[in-house]
Amino acid sequence: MKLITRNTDYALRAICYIAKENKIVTAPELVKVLGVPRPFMRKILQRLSKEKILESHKGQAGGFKLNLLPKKISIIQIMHIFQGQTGLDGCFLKKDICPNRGKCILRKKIRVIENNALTQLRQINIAVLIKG
Amino acid sequence: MKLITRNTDYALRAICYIAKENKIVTAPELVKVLGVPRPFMRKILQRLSKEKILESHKGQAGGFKLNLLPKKISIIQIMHIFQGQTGLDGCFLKKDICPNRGKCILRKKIRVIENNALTQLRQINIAVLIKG
DNA sequence: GCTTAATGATACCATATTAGTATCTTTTGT
DNA sequence: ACAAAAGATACTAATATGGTATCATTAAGC
Ligand code: FES
Ligand code: FES
Repeated sequence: MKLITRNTDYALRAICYIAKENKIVTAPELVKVLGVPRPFMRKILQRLSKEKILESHKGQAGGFKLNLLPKKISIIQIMHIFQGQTGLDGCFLKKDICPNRGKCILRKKIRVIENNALTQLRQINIAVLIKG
Repeated sequence: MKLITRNTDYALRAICYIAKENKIVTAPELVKVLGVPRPFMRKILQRLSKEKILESHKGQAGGFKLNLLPKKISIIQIMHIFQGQTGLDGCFLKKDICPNRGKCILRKKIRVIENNALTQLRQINIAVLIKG
C-alpha cells in the first residue's frame, strides 16, 4: 500500500519549496533545505524540468522555477512521472490473461478502490499543500 | 499504487477455492487448479495455516481447510500477512523524524486516502468473493 | 510396523524496483 | 576566461518481492 514513493516525495517537497519562494531556486539550495542527497536531487529536478513541471535556467545564476501555477500541479502528475502508470490489474496469473478475468469479483472491487484513491489524489495540488 | 501483491493474490485465490470446495484440499490440487508454482504455493499455504486462516492436516489424506467462516476472512487480513503493516508514513526524510511532521499537509491527505482505501478493503471478505 | 502421501520448517537464490552515485558536457552571467 | 549553474548518461547499491530446494515430521491405510 505504498501510495507514494521516495522520488515522488522528494519531488513534491522540492516543488512546494520552489512554489513558496516564488523565485529561481538552485539545486544546491534545495539540497541544503531538504537534506536530500545532491546527485539524487539533481536527477529529480532534471526529470521535472524535462516533464515541463519546472522551467530550468542554465548558467551562472541559473536554477529552477515553476512552469505552471501551483494550482495546476496535481500530485498525481508527479506520481505518474516517478512511479509510472498508476492503475494496475489485480490479477497476477502467470503470463497469460486470466480466464476468470471477466467475472473476477476481487478484480472489480480493487478497481473501484483504486479509482476512488485516484480521484482523491487528483484533488491534491501544490496550492493545497503550501497553504497552511 | 500496488494495492495487493502476488503473494496476496495467490493466497486469496487459494482460499476462495478451498471455501468453494468446502472440503480438505491438498497443495497439489491447488497447484493444478491455480497454476501457481508448487513450492511457492506450499509456502503460502504454510503461512496461512500458521496464521490460523487455514487449518492443516498432516499425513496421508491430509491437506487444508478453512479455519474460519468465509465471511470472517477479510482480504485485509491476508494483505496484512503477506504485505506487512498497511499504513505508512508519507514522509521519507532520511532517518530522523521529519520536523515538519505535525503540520505536513501531504501527510495528512495521504493518511485520509489510505484510511478510505482500508475501510473499503475491510468490507471485502471471502464470502463476497465467492458469491457469483 | 512399513510405506506413502501429505504438511512443517528453513535456508537459499533470482529478479525487479527503487534509491543513490559519478562523471562529463553545455550554457551563461560576470 | 571563469565560475556556477543545469543537461545527459551510465553506473552501482539496497531492498522487496518472487520463487526454489531440501529435509524432517506426521498420520492413514494396508
Ligand atoms: S483471478 Fe484472474 S482476474 Fe481475478
Ligand atoms: S515533509 Fe515530513 S511529514 Fe511531510
